[in-house]
Amino acid sequence: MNQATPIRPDYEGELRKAGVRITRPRKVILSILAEAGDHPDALEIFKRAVEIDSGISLSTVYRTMKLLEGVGAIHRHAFEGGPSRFEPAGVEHHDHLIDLDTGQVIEFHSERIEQLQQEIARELGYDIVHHRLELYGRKRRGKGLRGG
Amino acid sequence: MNQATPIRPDYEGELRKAGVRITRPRKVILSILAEAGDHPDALEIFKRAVEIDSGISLSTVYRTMKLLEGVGAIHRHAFEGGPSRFEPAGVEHHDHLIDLDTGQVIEFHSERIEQLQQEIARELGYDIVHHRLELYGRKRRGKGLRGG
DNA sequence: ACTTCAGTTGCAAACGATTTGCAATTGCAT
DNA sequence: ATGCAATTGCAAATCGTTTGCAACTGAAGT
Repeated sequence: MNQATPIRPDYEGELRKAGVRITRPRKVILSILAEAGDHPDALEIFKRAVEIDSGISLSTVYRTMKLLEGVGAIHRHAFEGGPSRFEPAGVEHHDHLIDLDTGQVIEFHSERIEQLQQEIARELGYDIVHHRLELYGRKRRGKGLRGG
Repeated sequence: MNQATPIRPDYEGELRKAGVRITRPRKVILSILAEAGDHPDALEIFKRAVEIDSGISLSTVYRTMKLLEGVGAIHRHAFEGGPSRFEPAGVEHHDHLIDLDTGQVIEFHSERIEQLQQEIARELGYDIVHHRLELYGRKRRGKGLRGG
C-alpha cells in the first residue's frame, strides 16, 4: 500500500533531456527528494539540503521545486493551512489522508472514486483536468485499539 | 441543483445568540454573503462592502470571515492557487468543481463518494474529521455542444 | 436618553510563504 | 580552456492574511 521510491538510475539524464541543467544545488535537492518517504515542504527540503551543501539558498529550493513541477518530476500538494509539500512523481496516482495530529500523509487510491468523479464531471459538462481529494482525520481510538 | 440562499429571517438574532455582536460592518458583510450566489474571496467581499458602506476596512472583512467561520456560519474554501473563498453555511454538504477558465464554482454531491471515503478512512484506521474534494476542469467542447 | 466598558474598528505595520531583480557564478557545449 | 546563457545567493518585493494599538461603538444597565 506504499510507494517504492522508484529512482531510475539515470534520473538526472532524464531531466537533462527535459532541458534541466544539472547543477550542484539541484543534485542535492534531487537526492533529498528521492530519499524522502514523507512529503516535505520547501523549508524542510532546504534544511536537509543545507546539511549536505551549506551554500544552498531557500530561493533555489523554491525555484527548483517549481522547475521540477513544471517538468512533471514532482507533485505539489497544498494541504490545508500549511505550506506546499512535495513528493516525487512517478508513483501511481493517489489521494491523501492527512493525520490532523501529526501532519503525517497517508496515500490511498480508489478506482471507484475516480470513476464517480469522471461521471459527475461529465454530467456537469466538464472534463476533469485534475482533482484533489484529501481526507483530514484522526487515528481511530475505538475499542481494541491502543491509543496513539 | 443549486442552493436556495436559505437566509433565515433572524440570521442576526442567531448570530447574536452565538455571542456575535451585530455591528454596522458585520451587517453589511452578512447581507453580502446572504446575496452572494458565487463564492467570493475576502477582497471581493470587501469591494462589495465598500459600495454599501465606504468606511469598511479589509481587515474587518478578514476578521469577520474568521469569526463567522468559527461560529459555523460560513465555510472557507482554499481552492488551488488563489485566496480563500467563502460561502454561507447551512446548505447541504457538497463538493466543488472549479472551472479552470472562469474560476466559476459548481457544487455537486455524491453520497456514493462520501461512503467510499468513509470506508477508506476506516480501513486505514482513521476517523474523517472533514474532507476536501475538488474537481478542476474545463467545459467539454465535445461534438453536439455549442462552445462556451 | 445617558453612561459604561468590553467588544470592535481602521490603520499601518508585521506576518509567512513564495517570487523576483540583479550582479556574481557556473554548467556544459565548443 | 573559453564563452555565454542558465543558474545562483542575497535582499527586497509580493500576495494573502493577521495583528497591535488607540479610537470608537454596540447593547446592557440606569
